[in-house]
Amino acid sequence: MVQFYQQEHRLLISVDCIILGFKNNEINVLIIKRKFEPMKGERSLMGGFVREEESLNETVSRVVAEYTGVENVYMEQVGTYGEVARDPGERVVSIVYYALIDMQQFDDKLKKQHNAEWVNINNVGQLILDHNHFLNDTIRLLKRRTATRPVGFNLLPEKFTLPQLQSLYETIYQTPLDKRNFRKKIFEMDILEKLEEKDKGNSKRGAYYYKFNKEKYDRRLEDGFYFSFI
Amino acid sequence: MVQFYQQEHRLLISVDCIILGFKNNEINVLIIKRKFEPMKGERSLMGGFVREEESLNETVSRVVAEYTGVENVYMEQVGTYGEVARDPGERVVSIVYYALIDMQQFDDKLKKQHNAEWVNINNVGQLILDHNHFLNDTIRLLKRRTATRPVGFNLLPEKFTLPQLQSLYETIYQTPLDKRNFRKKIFEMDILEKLEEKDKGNSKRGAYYYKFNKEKYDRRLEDGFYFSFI
DNA sequence: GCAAAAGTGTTAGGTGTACACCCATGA
DNA sequence: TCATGGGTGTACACCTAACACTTTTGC
Repeated sequence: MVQFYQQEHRLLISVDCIILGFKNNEINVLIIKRKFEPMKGERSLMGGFVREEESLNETVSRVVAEYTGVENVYMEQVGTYGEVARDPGERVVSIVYYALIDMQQFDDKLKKQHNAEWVNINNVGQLILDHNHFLNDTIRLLKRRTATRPVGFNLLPEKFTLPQLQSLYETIYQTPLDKRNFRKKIFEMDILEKLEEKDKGNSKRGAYYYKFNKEKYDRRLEDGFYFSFI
Repeated sequence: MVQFYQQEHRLLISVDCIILGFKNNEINVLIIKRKFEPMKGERSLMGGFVREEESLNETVSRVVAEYTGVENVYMEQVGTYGEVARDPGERVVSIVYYALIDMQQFDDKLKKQHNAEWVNINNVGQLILDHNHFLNDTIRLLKRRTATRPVGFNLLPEKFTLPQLQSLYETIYQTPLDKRNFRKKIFEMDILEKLEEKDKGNSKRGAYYYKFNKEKYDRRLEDGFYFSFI
C-alpha cells in the first residue's frame, strides 16, 4: 500500500471494555487484576491494543470473548479518551466500549484464569488510570440508551419474565417502578412475544416467559412509534 | 519515559472536525477541497493528525482555529471510526468532533486561503471516505443534544433575540414551533438575561436582546430542573 | 387453606399543544 | 396610517402517575 502519510506521528490505541451483566438485582461489571506493568496487580477494566488488521468492533469482540467466553455480544462505543498523560507507560489513546452479556452464558472457568470478578457497578472501588471515569460515563450512557432503545434485553436470557424485566429496569434506574404502569407500557410497544412456558423459579403460580421480537420492533420503529421504557 | 508497550502496533489517529454555523435560517457546515493526496481536490471535512504532545481537544482547537480563526469553541466528540480500510492511503482511525461557532466571528479571509465554503447541512453532496456518515451521525447527535442542553447558544452571537433563538431551533429540528409555547418554555427555564438593547434589524418595533446566563443555568441544574428546548 | 408472587383497570392531575389578537415603530 | 414583525394568555386533550384487589399453586 502506498504510504501517503509517512511523516505523521503514530500512536497506540487501546480498546477498553466495560463488560456488564445482570444478576440478583444487580448490574455487575467484570474487573480484573492487571497482568502486566505498569500497575501490575491493580484493579482494571479489560483492554487490548488495536491490531493492525482489526477493526475496533473486532478488538472488542476479541477481548470480550477472551474474558467471558461469550460471542456476538451487544456493544456500544462510549467515547475516546486521549489526554496525553493518561497512561504513565506511554501515550495511549483509549476507545471505550461497553458490552452487555447474559451472565448465564459467562464461562466461569475464565474467572480464575484471569483473576477476574464481577462487582456491583455502583460499588466498584478504585480502578487504575481513568477507568473510573470511563465507568461513570458508561453508567450515564447506559441509562440514556436503555430508556429509549430495547438494549436491556441483552442483559437477560433469551427467555425472560416480566418481573425480571421490570427488576432490570428498576436496577438500572435505581428506582422502583409501578408494576401495572410498567406492563402497560411494555405491552403497548408490542415488541415481545409471549411464550407458553412459565418460570416457576420465583413463585408457585409461575410467570410467563417472553422473548424480544426484533422483527416486531423494527416494524414499530418504521411506523414512527416512540419508545420509552421508563 | 519507560516503554512498556514496545511490541504493540501503532497507528495514525486523525481528528475530523465538523464545523457548524448558523446563518439565514440555515445550519451550515464548513467544507474544503482536500489539499493533499490521496483524493486531492475532493470535498472533505477538515481534519488533522493527532500530534505527539497534543490531546484530542487540542487537536480540534488547532484545526478549528486554522480554518475559521475562532478560538475557544464549543465542541463535542461524535465518535471514533476505525474500520481497517476506511482510508485508502493507510489505516487511519478517525475521531470525529463537531464544533459550533458564531459565524459572525468567522474570518472570511480563510475561505479563499483554504478553498473552503459553507454549505447547508442538509445539502452537502458527496464527501470523501466516510465523511458523509460522520455528518449524519453528527446531525442526529446535535438534535439530541440541543433538545436538552443549552448548547444551541454557541451558534448565536453573545446577544441574540428570541425570534433568532426560535428560528435556530426550527432550523435544527426542521419543524415550525409555536411562538407562545416556545417563549413560555424558555422563560420557565429562567436561564436568559434580558438586555435593555433591542435589535432593530428585522422589524421596526425591534426585538429585545438576551444573553445566556450560565450561572443561572448551573443553579437550575443543581435544583434538578429538567430542560427541554423542544 | 394459606403464603407468596403474578397478573389486571381506572381516575385525577399535570403537561403539552393549539390558537388570535394587540403593540410598537419606521417609512 | 399602515405594514411588519414582536410580544402576550387560555382552554382542551392527552398522557403520566397513583392506587388495590384477584388469581394461581406448592406446601
